[in-house]
Amino acid sequence: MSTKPARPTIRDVAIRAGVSMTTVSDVVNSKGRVDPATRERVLTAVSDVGWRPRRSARALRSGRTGVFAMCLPLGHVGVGDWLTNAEYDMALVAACAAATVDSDRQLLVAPRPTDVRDLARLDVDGVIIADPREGDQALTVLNNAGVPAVTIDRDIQRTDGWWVETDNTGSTLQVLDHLTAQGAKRIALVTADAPWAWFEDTSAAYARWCAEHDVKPQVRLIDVERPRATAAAGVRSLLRLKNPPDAIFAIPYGTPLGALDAITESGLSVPGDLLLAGGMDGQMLQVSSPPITAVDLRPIEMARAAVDLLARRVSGEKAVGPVVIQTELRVRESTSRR
Amino acid sequence: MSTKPARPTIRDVAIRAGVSMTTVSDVVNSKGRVDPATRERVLTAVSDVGWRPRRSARALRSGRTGVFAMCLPLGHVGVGDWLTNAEYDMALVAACAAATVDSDRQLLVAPRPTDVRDLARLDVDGVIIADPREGDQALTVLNNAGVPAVTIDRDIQRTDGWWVETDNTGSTLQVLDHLTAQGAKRIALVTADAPWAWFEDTSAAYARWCAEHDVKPQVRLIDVERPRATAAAGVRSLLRLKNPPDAIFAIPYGTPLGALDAITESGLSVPGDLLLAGGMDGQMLQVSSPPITAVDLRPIEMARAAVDLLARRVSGEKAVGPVVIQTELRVRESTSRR
DNA sequence: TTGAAAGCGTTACCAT
DNA sequence: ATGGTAACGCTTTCAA
Repeated sequence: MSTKPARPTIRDVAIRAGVSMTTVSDVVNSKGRVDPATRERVLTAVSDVGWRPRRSARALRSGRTGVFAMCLPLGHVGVGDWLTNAEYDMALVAACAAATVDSDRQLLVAPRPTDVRDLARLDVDGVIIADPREGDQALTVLNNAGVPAVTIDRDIQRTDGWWVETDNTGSTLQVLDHLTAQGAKRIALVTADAPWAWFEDTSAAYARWCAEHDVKPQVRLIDVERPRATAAAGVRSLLRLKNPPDAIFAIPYGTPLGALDAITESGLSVPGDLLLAGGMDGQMLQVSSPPITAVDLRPIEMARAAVDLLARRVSGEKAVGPVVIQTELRVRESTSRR
Repeated sequence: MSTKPARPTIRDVAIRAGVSMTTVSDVVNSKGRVDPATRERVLTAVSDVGWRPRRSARALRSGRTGVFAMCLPLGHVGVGDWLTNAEYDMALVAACAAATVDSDRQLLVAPRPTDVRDLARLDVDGVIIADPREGDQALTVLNNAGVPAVTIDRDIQRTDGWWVETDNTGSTLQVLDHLTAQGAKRIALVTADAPWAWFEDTSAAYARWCAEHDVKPQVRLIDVERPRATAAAGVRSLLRLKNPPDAIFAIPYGTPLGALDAITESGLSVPGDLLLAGGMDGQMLQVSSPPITAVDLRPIEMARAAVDLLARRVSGEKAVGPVVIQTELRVRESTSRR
């Protein structure tokens, strides 16, 4: 009279197939020790009763949750201006999700754990921290708790080797060489003075390149809260120089548009009078007039590499140093002279 | 000699505090039956031994995983053109994550389950499907398996009431009234002929409004694979009419830019000769020249409402019909006549 | 106010 | 090739 609408367990499957729970377990875990015929019967029983594994039971038994967490940079909830772009972050999330699923895991999206209380809510095998800030507190918390973590982009205070990063130096040199090849003699840099590896590496590479090419470095720093407006201001001041630049490399997202604003209002044109390149590609640079050459930071490759690296760290491997992803320069009209 | 580096359990806490496991459990779950002094001792022991709950053990015992999954529309991995925008999706994800954490749950990001095999990997209390397609297969799969689900946006084949949606009709009327108030007499609609509630509701509201205001409807349909280019083509054909429109409402993301392309190349100006409004706000519309008036679809509110609704469905409440979120019109230069 | 013990679904180990 | 059973960490029930 009283039915049993409870979710089926391997016990139900075992009874249905006339085998033991062990055998069912072996079948669904592809342990090779079962007779093909038995295997067939079990599989049929599985779909007959509609059994799905209970991840929590597996996790309890095996000590592995099969879950990675991803902690995104900031809120994204009510951002006004843009230093980074949502396409990049969305690509990170989507690619991480895809990669974790490929390795039969699941991806949790969570706020950064700032103390032990947060950690309590985060019972996972490992954590991916995107865009860590200098000496990121989340990392400290995780390390103290013994939770394996990797970061996407380098925390400039860290040296443990557990991160993936883009080849910022290489991409900077590539841009500078490209601009030079298109005829630029005096390339200025628009960037931010903030403790992220992206900015530090870029600035360092620029300085070195200038020294090696006997070019006078011209740098303008923006306010990360208002990239477009402050970039425009910086470029305006550059254009007022006796010897103004003939090319601009603007790193933070949003700054190439600010540079374009300043150039246009000076009555100059891109790429006619100045060349312009951006440090981070995105829709806005593709649809501007003219479309702006920019560095593709390859979020998808970064994400896949991060999942892969975390899987290795979780399984106890030793660190072999950071994974470096090569960027790709998307050349567009803003740097194309004919 | 042999240490025990294993992760502490409530047993360790209990021993340390000199109480039973039951008492520890009661303390950490805020069941009110423990003596304050005992409680204090237990809490101290918890932080002394560095105990964190094992979600899987709790889940196994209680039958609730405490996890919601979110399934995003598509790949986001290598999209070329844009019918929707990453900012919107990113806001959905971030807000869902925040809301699930607020209710002491966790948010999984996963691909849509297309069959039972996918479901096996998705052992969660409930699922949020963003942007369902007509008769979304994922919903069928979930329903068959008895997994509670809600959608963000309405699946036009569904009537169960378990979804949140924007007030598409209201927002359309608001835009049309706004354009009229700014002097428009002949408003054309650029939209897509695709089975999403967003398009269907908008078209219906437009048709009804035209009928009621004795205006001849002018609609151009775009190809969802190439919104910008096909919108431009559509608007070009509108401008060639004997009696061309003096305002355009372009719904899918990307189409307002296409409209602007066509208008500009005809030597006309916005908002001088034509008014232009977009159906979905985003960065590209904010930075275009001129900035384009658009509907803020309020992804953050949608996400929070979805989490809330799913929590209710999971806890066995009856459906009370969809949750409707009011949109907000972001008025900008493209529709501002002085 | 507190404790002992059963049991959640699964897998690992040891038998057969 | 297959089965029995203990154990994973926790909450719940029942008893004290």
